[in-house]
Amino acid sequence: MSKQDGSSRQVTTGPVDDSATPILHVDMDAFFVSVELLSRPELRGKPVLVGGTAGRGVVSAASYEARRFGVNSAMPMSVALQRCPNAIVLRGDYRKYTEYSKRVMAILGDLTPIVEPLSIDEAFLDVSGARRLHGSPAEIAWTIRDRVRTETGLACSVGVAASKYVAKVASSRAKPDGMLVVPAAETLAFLHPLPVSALWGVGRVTEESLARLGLRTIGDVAAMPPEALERAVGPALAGRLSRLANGIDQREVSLQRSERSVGHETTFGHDLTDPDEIRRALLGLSTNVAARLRKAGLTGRTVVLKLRYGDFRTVTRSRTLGEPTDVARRIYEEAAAALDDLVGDGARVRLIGVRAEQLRPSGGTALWDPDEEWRDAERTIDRVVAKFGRGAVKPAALVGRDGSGAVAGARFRRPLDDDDESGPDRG
DNA sequence: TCTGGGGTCCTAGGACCC
DNA sequence: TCTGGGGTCCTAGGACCC
Repeated sequence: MSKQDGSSRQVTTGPVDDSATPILHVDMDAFFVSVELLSRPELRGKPVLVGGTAGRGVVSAASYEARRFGVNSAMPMSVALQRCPNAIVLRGDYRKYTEYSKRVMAILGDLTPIVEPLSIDEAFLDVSGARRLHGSPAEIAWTIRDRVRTETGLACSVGVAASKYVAKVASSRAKPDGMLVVPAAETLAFLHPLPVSALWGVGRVTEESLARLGLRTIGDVAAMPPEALERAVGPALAGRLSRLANGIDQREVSLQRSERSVGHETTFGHDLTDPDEIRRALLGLSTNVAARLRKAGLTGRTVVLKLRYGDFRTVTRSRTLGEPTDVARRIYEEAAAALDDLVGDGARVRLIGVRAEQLRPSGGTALWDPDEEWRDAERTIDRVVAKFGRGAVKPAALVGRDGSGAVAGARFRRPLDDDDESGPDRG
C-alpha cells in the first residue's frame, strides 16, 4: 500500500503494484466548505461550517479545522456550535456546488468514459481501458488530483483498488488531500483490521447487532459463518457484508442508473398545527415534485406522503394511482387525502414531505383526457418560463382548465412545436 | 447531542391469483 | 371440515448513505 499526501511525498517503501487495480474512487475534501473558501480566502485555516443556520439546521460540511473540535456533518448545528463556538457558519449555495461538481466530473470524463457519479462530490471510475492514453491507475489518480487542483482550486482524495468498495474505503483513508493504492494482493490485509463500521451498509444499529456477536473488525465478519450473520442482520445484508468483508465486490462501474423516486420535504422552523397551513406547504412541495418530474420526462404512479410529528415520530402513507402522473394537482390531491387522516386535534407537525415513486417515462396517451391536457399545459408553461422568463407567461395560462377541459396555456404549443417531440397534437 | 434533505434498499404482512 | 404453495403487488416502517 502506498499513500501520497498533498505535498507529493511518497509515504511508502518501494514501488506499488497497481496492475490489477483499475477502479478509482474520487472524493472531494470538505466539498461545500472548500468551494466557499475559493471566494472567501480570508477564512482559510479557520473552523468553517456549511449548513442550516436556523434553529433546526444540521451541519452539511465542516472544514478540517472544525472537525478537530469533534464536529461532523449531519450533526445538529446547535451541538456543533457548542463544541466549536468560534465556528463560522455559512449558508449553502447548492447551485454553486453543482457547478463545481460538473467541472470536476468533466475532468474525470476526460480520463475515462466510464465514470459513475455517486453524489455531488464523489465518483467511481474504471480506468482499465485508459492505460495507453493516460498511464497506470495510480498515474491517472495523480493526474486527477493535479488537474482538479489546478483547474478548480479544490482538493480531492483518490482511492485506487481492485473493486469499488475497496477503492471507496481507500479514498476515505487517504483524506485529506491524499491518494491510496491498495494492491489487489493486499486487499484482505488492508480490510481486515478496520472496524465493522467501515463496511458499506453498517451504521449505528447494525454495528450494535454485530457487536452483540462479538464482531469488532471486518476480519471478524469475514470469519463469521454466514448463517450466524444472517440471523443477526437478515439474509440480504448478511450476504453483502460477508462478501465485502472477504474482498468480494463484483459490481461494475455503471454509466447511468435510472432514478427510482423524486421527492421534496421540509422541516418547519417551528411545529405547525393549523391544517390549512400544512396543506399550503404540501401544495408547494407537490408543485416542486411535479415540475421536477416533468423536467426529467418522468411520471410517477405512487405518491408517498411523509409526516413527522413534534415528537419526531415519523409516518408515511402511500397511494398507488391507476395512471401515473406528473401533475402537481394530482400529486397534491393524493397526498392531501392521506394527510387528512393524520393531522387534526392539534397534532404538532414538524416536517412534511411528498415523493413520487414507480417512475416511468412520460409518453403520450392514446386517449384524450383532461388531466393529460392539463399536464401538457403545465409542461408547456415550464418550457416557456425556462426559455423566456416568468414574464412571458400570461396570467390566463396559469389559471387552469376551463369548463370544457381545454387549457388556456395550450395556445403556447404552436410556436414550440419544433422542440416538442412529446407534445400532443389533438385536433 | 436533539436530530436536514436528497435518495436507495430491505423486511414483513396482507390481498389476490392460479 | 380446518385447510397448500408460489408469485406479485401494495403498504408501512426503518436502516443506511452522502
